[in-house]
Amino acid sequence: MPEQLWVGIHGEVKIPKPQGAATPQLLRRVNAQAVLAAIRGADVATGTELMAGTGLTRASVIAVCEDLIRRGWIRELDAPRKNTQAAGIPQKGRPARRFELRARAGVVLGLDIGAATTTAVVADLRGRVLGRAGGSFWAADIPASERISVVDRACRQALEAAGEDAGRVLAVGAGIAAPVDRDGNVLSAQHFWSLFDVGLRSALADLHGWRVLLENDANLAALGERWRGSGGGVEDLVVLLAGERLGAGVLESGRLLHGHGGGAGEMGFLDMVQGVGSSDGIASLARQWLVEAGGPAGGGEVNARRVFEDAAAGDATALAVLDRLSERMARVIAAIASLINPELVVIGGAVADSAGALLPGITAALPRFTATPPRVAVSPLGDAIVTVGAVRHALDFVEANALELELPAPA
Amino acid sequence: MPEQLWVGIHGEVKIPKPQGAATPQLLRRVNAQAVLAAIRGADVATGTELMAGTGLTRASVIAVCEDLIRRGWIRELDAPRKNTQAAGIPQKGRPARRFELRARAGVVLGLDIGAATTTAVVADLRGRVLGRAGGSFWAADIPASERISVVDRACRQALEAAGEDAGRVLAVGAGIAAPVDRDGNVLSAQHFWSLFDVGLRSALADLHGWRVLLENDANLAALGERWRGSGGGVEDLVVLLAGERLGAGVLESGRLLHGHGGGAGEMGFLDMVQGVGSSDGIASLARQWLVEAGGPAGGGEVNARRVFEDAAAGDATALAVLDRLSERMARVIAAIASLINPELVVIGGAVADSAGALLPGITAALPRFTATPPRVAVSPLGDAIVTVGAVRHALDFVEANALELELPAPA
DNA sequence: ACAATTTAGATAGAAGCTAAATCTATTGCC
DNA sequence: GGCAATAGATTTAGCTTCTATCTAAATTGT
Repeated sequence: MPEQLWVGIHGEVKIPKPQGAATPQLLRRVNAQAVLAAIRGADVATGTELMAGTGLTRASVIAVCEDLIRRGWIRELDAPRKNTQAAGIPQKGRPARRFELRARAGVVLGLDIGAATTTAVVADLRGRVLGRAGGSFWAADIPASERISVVDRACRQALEAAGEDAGRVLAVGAGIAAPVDRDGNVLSAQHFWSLFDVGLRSALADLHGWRVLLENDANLAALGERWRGSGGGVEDLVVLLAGERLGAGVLESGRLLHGHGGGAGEMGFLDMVQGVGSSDGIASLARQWLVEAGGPAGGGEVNARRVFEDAAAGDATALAVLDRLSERMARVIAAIASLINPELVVIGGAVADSAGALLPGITAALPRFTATPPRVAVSPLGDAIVTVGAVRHALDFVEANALELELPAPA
Repeated sequence: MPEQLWVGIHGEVKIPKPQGAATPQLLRRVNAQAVLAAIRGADVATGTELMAGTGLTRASVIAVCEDLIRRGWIRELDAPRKNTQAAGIPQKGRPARRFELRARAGVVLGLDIGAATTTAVVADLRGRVLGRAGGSFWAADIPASERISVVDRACRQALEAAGEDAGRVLAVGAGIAAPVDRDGNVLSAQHFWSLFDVGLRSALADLHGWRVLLENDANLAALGERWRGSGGGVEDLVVLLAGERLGAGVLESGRLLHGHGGGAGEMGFLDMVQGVGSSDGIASLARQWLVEAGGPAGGGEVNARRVFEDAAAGDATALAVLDRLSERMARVIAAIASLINPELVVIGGAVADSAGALLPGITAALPRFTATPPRVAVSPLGDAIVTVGAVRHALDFVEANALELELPAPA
């Protein structure tokens, strides 16, 4: 194997591009990835189960497993238990070797870097959250360096909460609310995020030796939703981050859509859609319309949560706002559904918990606007949707590069 | 090799699905495909050129070539010419073996099945058109069986014009103006095309033993445009069929978008877009608006070509219609560009020849409607764009399955 | 004419995968 | 306890690929 092509995590991990053709080395790469993913999926996996999960023959599965054991990614459970009466299933035949992911062999970081706040999550190789921390930016226009230090602080605190060391981080997935292309680069000069691209990546790489994978926040939300949300098994999925500003993440045939400059899923065209007119999100619109309607019943602060609570209590003003919201979201979803034709559209973000109240209205209105109405659901992930996706994104990278990444010493 | 999995073209060709993992047999498949594509790309290819084109080593390239020669797909040119002064380039070193596609080893059919007419094209393995024929349907609502016989007749006539036999057809690509999913099935029950799906496929399969690959016409146009149009080298491409009714074919990262039921690229949402309001195409709108403006200068028939001719001659009424068309198409393109973010949008179909006059207006108007304006071009393929794509689609299938397809005897 | 240079093909050894045959460790039954 | 049945593991032969090395056939220069 050409070792010189592969340098450790502290440098760049280069993936040789198959120019339309394939090599045996690549076989081992993708097969190791497939086996690792199959083991991750189950608590404990036997050789036969892995054969079913990967399509490989037993010989290959075992060879890959031996390799992964040697490298520290998985472990073999000893003493294939005899009397399996205890396990419930009466087991005939020779007992299977059982393999298990060494979930704590390393950790990944998942970041949700918003305009106002940043959330950092530490997760193990199975994606279980070990620690979490957040940080806010004092103002909208603070310099990039300060922004980066806020992010860095959140990462350190999350690691501390998890009791993990920075050296055990295998990869960092980071979501930002800007177009990011397929290679993880921020192109648009119009967003202040462009400063962030090189800055954040090199800062975290320099400080800790981390590999940082940038991605659009809505795209990560789509990954998260398919993994741990209502999108299980759905390969044509759109996630609509619908809080303050709308953004869409699109999975088509299981792959994220990026477009030429990473701008796929941008909602600018909503300015031109009748009955919509802007890419404002649910929370923003709820506040606007509540004020238009004369403020909340009985006075008090104007916020989106209040609108949904009042509506649940039967307040007519709030109910009218919900109707408007349902209709508007139906138009938005219909426009996307017409052009992309997903099987499922998931509404996610901070408003997801409340947005369930909109579902009946949206579902009822959809057929008026599109001939191919998708299923519509609300994300169960709440405002963790982006960090969950960021963790998945980082884990995908780690699993794809398991044979090249060197595992750190146990904590 | 598991021969029982592969039956000839007269049956179903089953492609084993890699469940996330890869096998050596698949390697040979994709490598043969890559080599074949590289040979097709050049007139004559040397081993070294194929190495560059595929990323394979010489040993593998040669092995694949020997295989392809044995199966009849390519031939080796004899006597690597010595004194290459004649060839222009003074050639040092050992002369290369030269391989050439046996372009006439078989043919493919490309069909454009429209609402009113059908066009059939016979092409060789390099995609050169050998024969062409068309047929019209007398009415819009004739029964499916009659429709199929019109298609069949066009195929036979095209073959006759090409001097080819039905037995030498390796695959048939067919474009229809309805959603077609990834597997080539027509799902929508609302379209009269749904009858066509099974009907056409089994009819042509029964009559001639052909393998029929259905695909949406705009999607085929996108394939055609990348192959032989202005989309060379562009991997994020949208083709807008803009004649009577708008339809979009989308290539993202080089792959066709289908969506859950094949509905990706449907333009129904345009009903909701301000300044657009329908998915009417350029020809249709030109006629409508010319009538609105009081008919053509000096009377005569109302048709789209006339509008463009009058505008070229300086007619104010026609110029006003062109301005309206430019603005409208700019809005359509902007909406798509926002959500999909292609590098290039190509206007194609029967109106493509004339639509060049709209380009300056569209390009100028685009930035008003989207933050990410794509390049806009007009297809050089005219109304052959769908058949060109259909040929490419069929050839893609043939090249991907070269090792399993049995070549017919030479004509 | 002859050697050096250049370019390309041919061969050998190692690594990965599959498929088929064989080996091994259990359970279940007599 | 012994033996069949069963399920998993291991071995062997055959492909396909890569890398590294060697050989072949042309041009160029003296």
